Amino acid sequence: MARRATSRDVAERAGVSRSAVSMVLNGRGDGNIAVEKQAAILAAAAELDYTPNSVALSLRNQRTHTLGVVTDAIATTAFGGRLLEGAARAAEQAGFVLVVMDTHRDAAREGQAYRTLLDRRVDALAFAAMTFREYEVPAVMSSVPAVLADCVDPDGQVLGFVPDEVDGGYQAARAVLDAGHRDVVLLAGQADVPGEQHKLAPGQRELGFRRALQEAGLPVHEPIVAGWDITSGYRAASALLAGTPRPTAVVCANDRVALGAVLAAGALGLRVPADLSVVGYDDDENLAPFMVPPLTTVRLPFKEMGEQAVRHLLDQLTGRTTGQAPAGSTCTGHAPARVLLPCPLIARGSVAPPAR
Amino acid sequence: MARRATSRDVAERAGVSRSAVSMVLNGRGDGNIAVEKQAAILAAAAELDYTPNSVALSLRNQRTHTLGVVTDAIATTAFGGRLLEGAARAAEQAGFVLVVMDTHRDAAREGQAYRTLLDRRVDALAFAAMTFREYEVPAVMSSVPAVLADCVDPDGQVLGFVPDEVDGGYQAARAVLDAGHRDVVLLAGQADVPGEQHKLAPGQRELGFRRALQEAGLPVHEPIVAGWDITSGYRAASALLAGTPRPTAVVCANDRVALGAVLAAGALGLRVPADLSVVGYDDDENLAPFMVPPLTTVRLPFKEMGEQAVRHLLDQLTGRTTGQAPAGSTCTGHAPARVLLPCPLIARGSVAPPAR
DNA sequence: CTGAAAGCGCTTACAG
DNA sequence: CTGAAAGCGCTTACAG
Repeated sequence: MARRATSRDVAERAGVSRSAVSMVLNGRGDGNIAVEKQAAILAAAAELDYTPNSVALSLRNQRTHTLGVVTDAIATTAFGGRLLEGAARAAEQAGFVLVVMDTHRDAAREGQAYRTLLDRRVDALAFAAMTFREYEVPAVMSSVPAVLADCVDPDGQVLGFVPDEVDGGYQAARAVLDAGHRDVVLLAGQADVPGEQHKLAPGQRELGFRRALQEAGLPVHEPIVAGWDITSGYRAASALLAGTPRPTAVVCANDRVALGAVLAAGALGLRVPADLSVVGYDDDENLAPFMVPPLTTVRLPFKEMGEQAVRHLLDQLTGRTTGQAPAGSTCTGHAPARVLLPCPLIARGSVAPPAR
Repeated sequence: MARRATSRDVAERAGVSRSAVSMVLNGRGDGNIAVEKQAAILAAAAELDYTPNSVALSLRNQRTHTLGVVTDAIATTAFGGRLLEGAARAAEQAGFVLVVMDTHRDAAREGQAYRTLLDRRVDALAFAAMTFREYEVPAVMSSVPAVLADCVDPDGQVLGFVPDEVDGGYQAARAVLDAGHRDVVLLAGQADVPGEQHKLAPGQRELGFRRALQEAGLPVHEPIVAGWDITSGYRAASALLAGTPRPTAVVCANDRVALGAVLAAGALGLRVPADLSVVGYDDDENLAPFMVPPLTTVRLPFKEMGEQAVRHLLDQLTGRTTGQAPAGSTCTGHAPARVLLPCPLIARGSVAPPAR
């Protein structure tokens, strides 16, 4: 618990002023400080294991090199972890650090979180949603540069980095269409779950799904609203597969629903993918690669959302606010400002050509 | 992006000195400052929406009210999220904030993480492991109060809050024993996975498992080392259930292995729990409650590890380092210092009395 | 080329 | 009862 060395310690040891220490250690020594003094300063700093106190630096420079991110329960899910991981990595590369505060979907805690972060003088603010939705940006957020991840500002004031869910739905459908299926059903998740925000994903995915079928000149079966968990998938698929005519492929709301469908197929003596092709959504790292057979699914760009949101913030902070637009298809204007990030298909073993 | 008010602004508006503002806002006004001045200060502070600058406070008080936590990939898993959630909540209640840095199991980044955190003058440090194991505490960690979560210091210098895995294994076995099973097999996970640290859990769980069977006067079948994922569980269970005599219950390494076992049972025409009882481990919130049937499992105390580790740090910081030991069964001495946290059984539908 | 001074926003002794 | 001063650890003009 020894006291850390300060610039004064270094100055004394090197026999110079603190100003000189500061100059040299910040690379502005040449032309200002005699070479032998520079050497002495560097040596003293090394011996003392000196490193500037970030707190003092923050006060002096009015910059904390800290990004505040508030989330609704995102820090407690594996997907949220991916987003945070991308964000943290991008921040780290620029010498920034993240302080994330989870509100557990509690509006009261949200205001508190922004307050705490602003009191600590974070340089910028991000809000990351657990599930793709609209987010009413609180006024307090705009007191510093701000950005959204996995949600959009309906007023279009704050830029949001979000998944291209229409494309995701399209990709999922194409996976089975390309394998030759002509009879495919969408096992969708509901947009509104009690106690949760209205989800934007289901509608958009269905749009993409329909588009793919239409392009292929196929009739579109009315989607079945199954749900979001294993049991829901099991129930919906059981009913669907017991009927006739039976589809040869199902595209599911997420990997858990897909697992339910696989379970239901098994219970009915159907083999996946021989008798039934199944496509998931999410690419759940603990589930999809380890299912039997491994699940073909669509990956959500969580890491990318985190990365790009942070990069956007960093750009604003370093003054590059004007200039090139972020990667992905931006769409500003009066409508919600957003950057769409691709949802790639991850092909594995649960899709095969139909038997007939 | 307006400039935030400072104590000087408040002082000017209230017509007093900054010292007075500080006193009053810190509750030390009575007896020091005239009541009418106190009122003026409070009013001015409210009008200006004044809140002290945390950075200045940190520099002045030599306290950042920030806890640094470094993790190995824990921030990117749902379980890690639970630990962090518990930690964040405990910190928040005391007016502290967490800065977590994930090393992705990269030793080089670990040193860098501690360095960054210490430069930022965190008041204390925690290390949280992704999976229960030993952790060689780096010297740099002891420059401030430190604690471990989900891992133990082999030198016993730094206290670790860890799951009572022996008890967990015991609980899992008791779940089926109490239902009347006498022929139960342990589908264990391997302690050593290539590229990962040696896991402490498997050995301890097996110990608990054996103890329960012995207490019940039952012979202990040699555990089968299945693995940690769905596929592993599926394979091991398929082989096991195809043989004779067939066990009436399996206790699994985790919920994913349990799912694999359920899948394997289904493929063989066996019903769970009628023909086979299955117990998982982890209480994976996306899996266990939604399996068909819902899975009986053992919960790991992630949230508790996070909570108690932070409380321990907070106690040290507020000087309550002497006095009462933390909750749970402490065991210090020369051996690794640790606090064991209980792993409760979560009874659901996958266990029933054996058919015969 | 180099050091003394001022100031970032606070709080705590210390005079008055 | 109240205000001026010092100082936390830095850096940036500014004199010399």
